[in-house]
Amino acid sequence: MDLNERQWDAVRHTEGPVLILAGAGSGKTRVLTSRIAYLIGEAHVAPWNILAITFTNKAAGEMRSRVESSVPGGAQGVLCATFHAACLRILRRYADLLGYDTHFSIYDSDDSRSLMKGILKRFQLETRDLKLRRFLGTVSSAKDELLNPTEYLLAHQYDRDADRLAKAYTEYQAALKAANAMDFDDLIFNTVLLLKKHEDVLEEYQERYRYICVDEYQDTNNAQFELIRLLSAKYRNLCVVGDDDQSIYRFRGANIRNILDFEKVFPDAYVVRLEQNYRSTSTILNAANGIIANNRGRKKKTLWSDLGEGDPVRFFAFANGYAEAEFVADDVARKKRRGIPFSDIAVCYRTNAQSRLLEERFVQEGIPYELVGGVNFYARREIKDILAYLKTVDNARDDLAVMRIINVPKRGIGSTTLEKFSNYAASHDISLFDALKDSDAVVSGSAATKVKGFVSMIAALRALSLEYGVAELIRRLIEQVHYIDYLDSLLDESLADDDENERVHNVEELIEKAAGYEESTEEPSLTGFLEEVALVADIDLTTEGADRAMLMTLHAAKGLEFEHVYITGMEEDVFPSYQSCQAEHYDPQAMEEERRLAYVGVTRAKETLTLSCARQRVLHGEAQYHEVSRFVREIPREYLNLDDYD
DNA sequence: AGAGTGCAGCAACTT
DNA sequence: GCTGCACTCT
Repeated sequence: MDLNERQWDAVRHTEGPVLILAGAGSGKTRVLTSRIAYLIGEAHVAPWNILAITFTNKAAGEMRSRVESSVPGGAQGVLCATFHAACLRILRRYADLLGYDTHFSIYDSDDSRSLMKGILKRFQLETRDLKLRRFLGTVSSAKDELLNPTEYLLAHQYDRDADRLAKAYTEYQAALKAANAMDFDDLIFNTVLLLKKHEDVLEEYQERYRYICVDEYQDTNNAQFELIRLLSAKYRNLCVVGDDDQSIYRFRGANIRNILDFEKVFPDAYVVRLEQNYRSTSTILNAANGIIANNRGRKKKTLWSDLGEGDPVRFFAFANGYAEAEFVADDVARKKRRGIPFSDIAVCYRTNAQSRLLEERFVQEGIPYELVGGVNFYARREIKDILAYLKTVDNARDDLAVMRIINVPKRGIGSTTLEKFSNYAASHDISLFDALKDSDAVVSGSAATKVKGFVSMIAALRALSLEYGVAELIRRLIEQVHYIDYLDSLLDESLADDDENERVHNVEELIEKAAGYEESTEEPSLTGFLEEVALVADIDLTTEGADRAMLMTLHAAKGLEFEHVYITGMEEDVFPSYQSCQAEHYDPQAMEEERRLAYVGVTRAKETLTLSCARQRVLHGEAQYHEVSRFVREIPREYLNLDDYD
C-alpha cells in the first residue's frame, strides 16, 4: 500500500481516540480502508469487532468491497453501514424492550409529514404562523437533543408555542407507537435510549464493536455523537474522520462542534492532519482555498497538491438560464469530441429545480446523462403505493400504509366511510386495520361489503407472502388489484399512445429490485426488503459503468470526484441561496455553510472546473435578476479565466 | 357517498 | 411543474 507518512500514522495508531482531519481529496477513504485492513491483518482484531459508519449505503458498500480486496476473505464480519442502518440492526433485535414489535415499519419523511398532518388536523394545532414545517422541525430537533415530549416541554416551557408543539410531539409519538413505526430520527433516538436504559445491551454492543470508525464525522448530529460515545465508552477505540470545511448538513442538525471540539471531549485524542491533496490541480485547490478562507469558525489547514497547475477555472456569465444550459450542453459535447468520456463529467447546482433546463438541453443534443436525486425513486407515487401494500401485509398496524391503499385503485371506499373507521379505531384503541375487520359494527350495506373485500384481499396477500418471495408477491398483488390498469387510467389520453407509461416502467423496476434483493441476500424477507428500501439515498441508486454525464445537487456530490466539473447558477440568491442571504445578518452561520458547500463543489474537480451564471432566471414562475455569486469573486483572480467576467 | 375537476399555493439541501 | 384541497357533479 502506498501511503504517505501522515496517512500511515493514521493507519497505525489503532488504540484510543483518533481524530483524522482529512482535507478534500486527501485520500481519506484509502486511509480508512487501510486502517481496517491493518486492524485485521496486523493488529489481529477480529473483523466482527469492527464497526465502520459511513454517510451513504453506497460509501458503505465501497468500503466493504475495498476492505474485502485488501484482506481476502478476512473482512466478512466487518459491519460497514450508515448510522441508520447500524441502528436498525440493533433495534430489530431489541425493539421489544422499548415496547415495539420487531417488525416495526420505518416512516420516511413523506410518511412523517402525512402522520403529523393528520394530528394537526385532529387536534386543531395548526395556525397561520405555526405551520406543519415547524412542527416537524421541532420534533426532529427534539429527538436530536434526545428529549422525549415531556422533557421537551420541560426544557422549552417558556418558549412561545411550546405547549402546542409539545402536544403535537406527544400525539405524533403515540401515533407512531400505535402504528408500530419509527421515523428516521427515532432510529437513532431509540437506539440511544435502548443503550442507556439497558446496561446489558449496551455492554453487549460495547464488547462487540471494540473498534469504531466514523466517516464524514463533520456531519454527525448530537444524537449520533451520543450513540458513538456510548458504544465506544468501554474500549475507547474511536476513530473519526472528517473535514470541518465540508460540513454541509447543519440544516439537518449536523453539529460542526462535534469535530471542532473532539479534542475537548477526548483530551487524549491523537490528531492527524492530512493536507496533501491527490485529486485536484493546484489551481482548483487554490480557488477552493480562496473561497473557504472567508469563513471564520474553522480549523486552519493548508491543502496542497503536486499535480501541477492545470487550466484556470473558467467563469461564464449568460443572459438567462436557457443560454447557460445551452452552453453547458455544448461544452460537454465538445469535451466528448475531444475524447473525454461523458462519465468523467458532472454538472452540479444548488437546488434540484435547476436540473430541468439542463436536462431539456441534454436531451435535445442527445447527451446521455444520469440525474441523481430529484424525486427519489422510492418516493414516487406508484412505488409508494406498492410499498404500502407490502407494509400492510408485513405490519397491519401501519395505519398510514392502510390509509394510502384502501382506496387505491378506487374500490368505492371514500372519505366518509374512512372517517367512521378512524373514529371507531380511535375510540376502541385499535389499529385501523383491526377496525376494518369489524366492519359490521361500523357501517352497513355496500360499504361493509367493500371493506370486507379489502380485508380478505389483504389476508390473501398475507398468505401468499408466506409462500412466495417478494418479487413474486409484488407481481401477484399488482395483478390482484389491477394496478397496471389503474396506472394506465391515470395517463392523459393525449399522451398515452406516445411514450410508454413511465409509472408502469417504474413498477417493473421495483420488481427487478426485489428480485435483486432476493438474490443478494442470505435470508430474504419482506421485512428485510422494506427496510433496505426505506434507507436508500438517491446517490445509492446511481449506476456505474455507463458512459453518462452526471447531474446532481452539490449536496449529492459530496464524497465524489470527477475529472471535469461544472457548477451552474453561480448567482446571489441562488448560490448562496436566497434564505441564507436573508439570514446573513442575524445568522452568519448560514452563509458559512453555503460557503462550505461551494468549497465541497469546487474540490470535486480533478482537472477542470467551469462556473457559470445567468443574469436573468425564471424562479417560482417569474423572471428574476441576480448579481454574480460572491463565491466567484472570492476566487483569487490569478486562478480565474476572466474572459466573460464583468 | 364517492369521484372528478379546477385552482391555489408552493418549490433548500436529505438519512 | 406538482400536490393538496375545495367544490361540483353523478
